[in-house]
Amino acid sequence: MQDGTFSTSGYLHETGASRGNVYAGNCPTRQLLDRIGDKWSVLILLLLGAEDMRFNRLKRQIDGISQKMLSQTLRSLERDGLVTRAVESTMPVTVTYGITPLGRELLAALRFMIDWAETRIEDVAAAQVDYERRNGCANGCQVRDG
Amino acid sequence: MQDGTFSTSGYLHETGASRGNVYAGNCPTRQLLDRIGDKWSVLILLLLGAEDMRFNRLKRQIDGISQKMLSQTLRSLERDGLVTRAVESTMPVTVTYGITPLGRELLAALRFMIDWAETRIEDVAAAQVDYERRNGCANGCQVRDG
DNA sequence: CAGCATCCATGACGATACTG
DNA sequence: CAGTATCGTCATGGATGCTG
Repeated sequence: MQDGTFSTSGYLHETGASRGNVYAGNCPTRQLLDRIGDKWSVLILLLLGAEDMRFNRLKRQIDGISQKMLSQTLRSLERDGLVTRAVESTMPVTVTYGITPLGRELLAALRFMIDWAETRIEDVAAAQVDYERRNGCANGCQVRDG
Repeated sequence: MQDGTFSTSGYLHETGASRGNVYAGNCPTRQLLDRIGDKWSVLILLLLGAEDMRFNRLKRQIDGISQKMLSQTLRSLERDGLVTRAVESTMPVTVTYGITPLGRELLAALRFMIDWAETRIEDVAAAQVDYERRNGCANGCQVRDG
């Protein structure tokens, strides 16, 4: 099918960064980020990774989320084969969401990122404060010490 | 300072998902995603992880990026302590970007996600095609096989 | 070369109202 | 309960022009 490799990291690992624009937009990392880089996907994946859950349960857990976004994100994740959606024809209807093997795999990979965030996000915040201090608040106000 | 833990994954691992709205918005994962979940951060981190680079070199490598977004994203990453910015007062000025230890650490964590993307993104794409087939194209047109 | 300032389009997201 | 539909807002990001 294809006569060239577009491996994002493999590219960097093996050939060095001088082969053109591999980053044009068809790189897998970009595609993944386009799908789960949004505001809620990872959180939902995380919750469903822990246990299956119904719609309103999810909504209550995440809380900041609107039902529109929950619905939309769930649909997107389902479409991508990352979560399952099981409908029971009770009255009223009961819908249970879960995670697929593929989704669980992704979650395992994301776990490293999540762990990093938990231990290091403070350093990032600190770096930001430090940066602001050095550069004053934006371009208008500077500290007067002279 | 704080009297409770807000660990995103730890929360799920240890206590089970029933403690309220831990996902409200102060969770580390959310914060991280707010910072690097954008369109270009990860790509830039990836490139700078391979080697230091100057502005226009980065721009040429990523190619789809506008200089506004490159500038903006670099500044954001620098502010967060993830990339370095070194200015040489040559003529004209020479600015070289690199990655910090913190950034390299994050990149290492992201690598798992990237690797997953490279091996599995096709499955995701396939799942999507499959989903579209089952549900027809949107809500108006369905396959007629009966 | 390495940017900043401005304008503008898109779409992500939230709020609200309604449905089976 | 589990959504869909619609509207408005705001941030993201691209295009363009200017600067030191």
